[in-house]
Amino acid sequence: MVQMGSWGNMEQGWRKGPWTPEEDKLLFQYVSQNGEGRWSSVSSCAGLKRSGKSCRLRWVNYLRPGLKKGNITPQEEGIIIELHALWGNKWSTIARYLPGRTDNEIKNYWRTHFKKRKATTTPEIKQEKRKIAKPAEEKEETSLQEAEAIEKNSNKETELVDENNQFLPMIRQDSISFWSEFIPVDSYLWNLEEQINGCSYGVGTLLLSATISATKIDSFISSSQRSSLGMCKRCGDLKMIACSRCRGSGLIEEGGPFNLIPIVDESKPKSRSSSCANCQSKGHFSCPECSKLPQI
DNA sequence: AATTCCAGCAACCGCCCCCTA
DNA sequence: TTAGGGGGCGGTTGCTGGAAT
Repeated sequence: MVQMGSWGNMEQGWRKGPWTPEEDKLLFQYVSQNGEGRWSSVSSCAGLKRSGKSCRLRWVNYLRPGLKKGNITPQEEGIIIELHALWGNKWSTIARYLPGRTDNEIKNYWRTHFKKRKATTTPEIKQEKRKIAKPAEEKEETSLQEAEAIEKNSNKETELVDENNQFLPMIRQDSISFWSEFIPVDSYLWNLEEQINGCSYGVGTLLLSATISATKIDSFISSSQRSSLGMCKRCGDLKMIACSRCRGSGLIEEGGPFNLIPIVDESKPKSRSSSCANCQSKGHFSCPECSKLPQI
């Protein structure tokens, strides 16, 4: 069921391409006064020669108040990685957990920072490609294939081992699966749960792999001790966790706002807790939305 | 200095789902 | 029950500016 007509088509003479400041102004004024929705009538009412679809997109991705400008922060990056591992290319769903970021922005970020990373082009490949590209008329199918073959082989190396091991949980998800001794991770690995008005927040990194081997857990932690999400076990919502004392939030990783501290506990030998690097508050996390604090 | 390459991003396209008449 | 419109989503394209050659 395709109804491009309802959104407008070229026969109706819709303008396309980059938006001008004047168009932005018109759209902003109209939506500010009349609210979102009814996009198909926006163009006629606001005096824009843009399709409703184009208007909606411009508003959602650029004009809407509260949009964050600037680079994706490491915390946001962590969330993107985790949620993408969880849900795949559900950009709009992922965007819901990144206030001020749009699905388009996240999608673009993923494509440029992670998809490309996987297909890292080495200097050798670049050299080869340049050789091929120059002179253009000498482009031969065989040379192209050679270059592609080089790139393909190179990717075999980069696919599994990221330069900083930063994204190991995502990239090596398949290698986790062969471990034989499966134990639910969040049930014993992290000791971060706090009861907050009936909601308890655990830590989210390992949500991407529901189970993990106890025998491999230390090496896994050492290469991937990062997280920024907590999951409410009552409503299932993922939230960024925050320190209940100083309100700092961010990744749980070495050097981040939260540190990992091994807990000496014979009953839970692998258990760990977190402390806030700012105030040293240990294992206290609260809902960043309602700011309800756990009892200390 | 000129040319080519490439990353980043805005915008478009086509498909799908939901709601309503 | 169903067709059509409105809106949303994910994939893709094309432009731009800076880096590399």
